[in-house]
Amino acid sequence: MAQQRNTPEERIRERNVRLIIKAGIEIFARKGFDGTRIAEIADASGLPKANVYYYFSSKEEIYTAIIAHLLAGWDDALKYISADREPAEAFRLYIRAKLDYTRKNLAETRLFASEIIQGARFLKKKDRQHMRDITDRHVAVVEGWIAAGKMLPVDPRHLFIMLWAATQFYAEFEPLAADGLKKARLRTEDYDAAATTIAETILRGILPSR
Amino acid sequence: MAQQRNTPEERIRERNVRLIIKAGIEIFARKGFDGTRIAEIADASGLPKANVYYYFSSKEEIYTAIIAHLLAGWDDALKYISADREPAEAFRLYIRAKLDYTRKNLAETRLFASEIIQGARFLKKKDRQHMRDITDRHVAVVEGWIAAGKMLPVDPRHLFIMLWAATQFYAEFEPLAADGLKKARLRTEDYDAAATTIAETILRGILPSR
DNA sequence: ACAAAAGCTGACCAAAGTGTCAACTTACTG
DNA sequence: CAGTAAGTTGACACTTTGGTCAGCTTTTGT
Repeated sequence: MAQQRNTPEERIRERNVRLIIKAGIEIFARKGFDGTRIAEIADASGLPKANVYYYFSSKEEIYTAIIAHLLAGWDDALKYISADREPAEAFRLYIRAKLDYTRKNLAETRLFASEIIQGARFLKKKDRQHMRDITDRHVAVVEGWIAAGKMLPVDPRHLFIMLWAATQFYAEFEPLAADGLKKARLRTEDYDAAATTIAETILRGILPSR
Repeated sequence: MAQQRNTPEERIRERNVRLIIKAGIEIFARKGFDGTRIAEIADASGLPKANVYYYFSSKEEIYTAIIAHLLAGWDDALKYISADREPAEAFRLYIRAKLDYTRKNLAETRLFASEIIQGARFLKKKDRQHMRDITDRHVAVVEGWIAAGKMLPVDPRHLFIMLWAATQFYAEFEPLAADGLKKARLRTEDYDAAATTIAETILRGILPSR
């Protein structure tokens, strides 16, 4: 019986919770918190509504579980801004990683945007503080680069907002972005072109001209 | 009785429709289409629900009326990219005007964002085409500037998306932007600083170095 | 002054929503 | 393999929602 240790009941629970969260991400992203009906999540996850309530006791509980799940995967894409890199490389990597993340996690990205637009009602204080801390650390690195003459004196906070905005836009506002590019849908190569244009433009804008 | 000519019935209708639309903008922006309850719009506009239905026959009709109203005010802020200007001036004006518009029309801006994130379900084909046409015209101007050596060869479509993203972000994601700037709320001077950072960074990124 | 048009609204429905529950089946454990 | 814990679910209770309507009041043109 040795490695039966894989908690079989946990497996069922795990699988169903995953199904519910996956369906929830899609639907919350498209409809927002108030617009989402639990029955719709149940249908999309292939479970009866009552079964959804067996795992989650309310709509809010599903939603906050999703937000937590989403923030967990966030940090990874943002680790490139560190003082031991050269600015050009750091920003290039950051921009690519961020665009890559949003492209591969469309629904999560939109859900997060939706939550913010709707007033960040369910984003925990702790989570906001965590994001602020990361920003502060990045800002400090950029200030170091500026002091070292490796970067022009650009306001680091507005710079990061600009990067955040530019890299999120394609996923969040895909219909608009596609229209702007005269395409029916965005493809990987569009994200690549975006990364190139953003990186090259911004880098020329923040690096000392040689 | 002379100048009673100001169509008195029109006045009542006008006023109430305006109240409903104003309340609708706020609530649709915060809750999205599916999340908005007509009773809430009625309360916010100080009218009984049945009175709202006297002017609009459905939720969708209110919503699309708002979208139309919003797009009408859109074009104005985007008129600065024209071939008879120098790129630097044109982009500076464009960025300022766009930020200004979003700051002064927070709810509209968020409502539009909400509509796009939710899949642009109620944005009419005609309206999307109109926006595409404007973009095409701007792209042509930029291509002219590039051909004339007044700008570096930057992909104009991605450039406009970058500008769009950067200038919308502060209004749409105010809580995030405020956190990023370490402020409780955004003020006019933050929008000014944003305009400066965006304009100066982007301009260095797209103008030939002299 | 007065009829017609416009505006107003409480009360009402059918449909859809959230959340509950008791009874059933399946899975695991000793 | 019996007993218990976990999982499943149709049916139900209660609330909210979009939308209607008949009859009321106000405004307006003449």
